[in-house]
Amino acid sequence: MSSSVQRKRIRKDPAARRAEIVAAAAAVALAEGLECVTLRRIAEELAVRPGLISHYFPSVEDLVAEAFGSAATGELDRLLPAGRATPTPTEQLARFLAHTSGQAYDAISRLWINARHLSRYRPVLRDRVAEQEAAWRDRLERLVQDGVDAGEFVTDDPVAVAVQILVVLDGLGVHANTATPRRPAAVLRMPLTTAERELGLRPGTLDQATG
Amino acid sequence: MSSSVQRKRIRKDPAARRAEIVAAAAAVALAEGLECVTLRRIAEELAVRPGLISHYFPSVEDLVAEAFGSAATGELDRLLPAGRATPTPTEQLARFLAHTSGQAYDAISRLWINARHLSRYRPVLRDRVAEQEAAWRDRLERLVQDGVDAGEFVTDDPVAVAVQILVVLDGLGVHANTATPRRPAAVLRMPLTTAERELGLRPGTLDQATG
DNA sequence: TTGCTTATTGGTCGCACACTCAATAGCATC
DNA sequence: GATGCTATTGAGTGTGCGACCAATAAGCAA
Repeated sequence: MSSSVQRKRIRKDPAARRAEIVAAAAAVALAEGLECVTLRRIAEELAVRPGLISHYFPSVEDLVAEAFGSAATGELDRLLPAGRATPTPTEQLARFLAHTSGQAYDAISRLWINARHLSRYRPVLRDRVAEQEAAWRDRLERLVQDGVDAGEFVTDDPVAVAVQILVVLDGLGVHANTATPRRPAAVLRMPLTTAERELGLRPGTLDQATG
Repeated sequence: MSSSVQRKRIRKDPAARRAEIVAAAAAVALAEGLECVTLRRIAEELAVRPGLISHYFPSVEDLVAEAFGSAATGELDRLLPAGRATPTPTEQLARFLAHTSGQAYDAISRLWINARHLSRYRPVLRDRVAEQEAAWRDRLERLVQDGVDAGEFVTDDPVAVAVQILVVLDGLGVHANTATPRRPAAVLRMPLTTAERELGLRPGTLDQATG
């Protein structure tokens, strides 16, 4: 009758427990925001006591940074798989740009806004954000370089192209938390337009029917 | 000798006091962030008791929204004065774009990131952000329209141009809280490039020597 | 000067947070 | 089955927050 007063302790391997904590924190960060990554919240998620989270992360700031890093890495791998995938660079880029539009991407946009703002007050997170920015840029740059090597893209500065595309995506993503008024088609197409222009592609090349 | 134990009450006109509170809150929001706009912090700023702030703003969320609105309006008026100023639209645009680069603009970028993130949790602020976005867009659109009327710019969709410029500025501004690696020149010039391209201006037209 | 309105104070309450640490109990090892 | 290591708990500390409200005094009007 009484609610589980006596909690059964489950003793786990430290490495596994730590991974479990980070995974839970990443999920909370993605769904509810980095400020919801608190000792109590994550402990509740895993049905353990807050003190245990403190045991693995003496400073909660480290956990927050870890949560962001884990979530961002996961999303990057989903959007731009690292290993040279089967499709051509053009197809990969089209797929990436298709995925970075629409509501499905809002959660990731929210996470980035969240992290970039919180970086103002949390040095550890700030470093992690810089690390992830580099990772995203490098991944996209690599794709551009692959396309150039394959003769599909034309540019003499893959880094500049990658950064320009990311700047446009960031600019469009900042509204993820606010009701955005209907935007002109030219604005919605900015990522595609930018990529096609900077890579010497015929307009429309990057549109794709299949998600 | 004893620290001012007995505080002299200064009774002010409600409208004036309210304005004073909003001004202090806007200053704190700009300098330290919207989460530092607390009853205690603003009260300390004005050398009054927290209860007084509550008296004027029964819900602190309203004060936060007001602080953002006040700060954002102030910055907009500084960057893009409303009344048709003396200089030509081209000069005004060049001046605006010059001011929206460099560290001087970082504080404003920080404020926008802050507000957009906090909007996730604060409905009142969210509405205020939408309002300010519209104000900035309209102000820039008006400038574009003036340029078209004056025969300096060429476009058939001033709104789309204005939004595209703002998207690029937002995209560049998101790094205001993080140490940004040196960016390629092409990236730094994105606002200028975008404006010149969309307005049918010769490349370089919007560069300006004088700040 | 007296009185009145109300701006302002001072104190309190409850909540959520991070962090600390001695006590406890799971579980592998012997 | 007994033992020892340590993962895990439970309880407590201190801070800062928004919100609430009765008491007070500033300054205007009579």
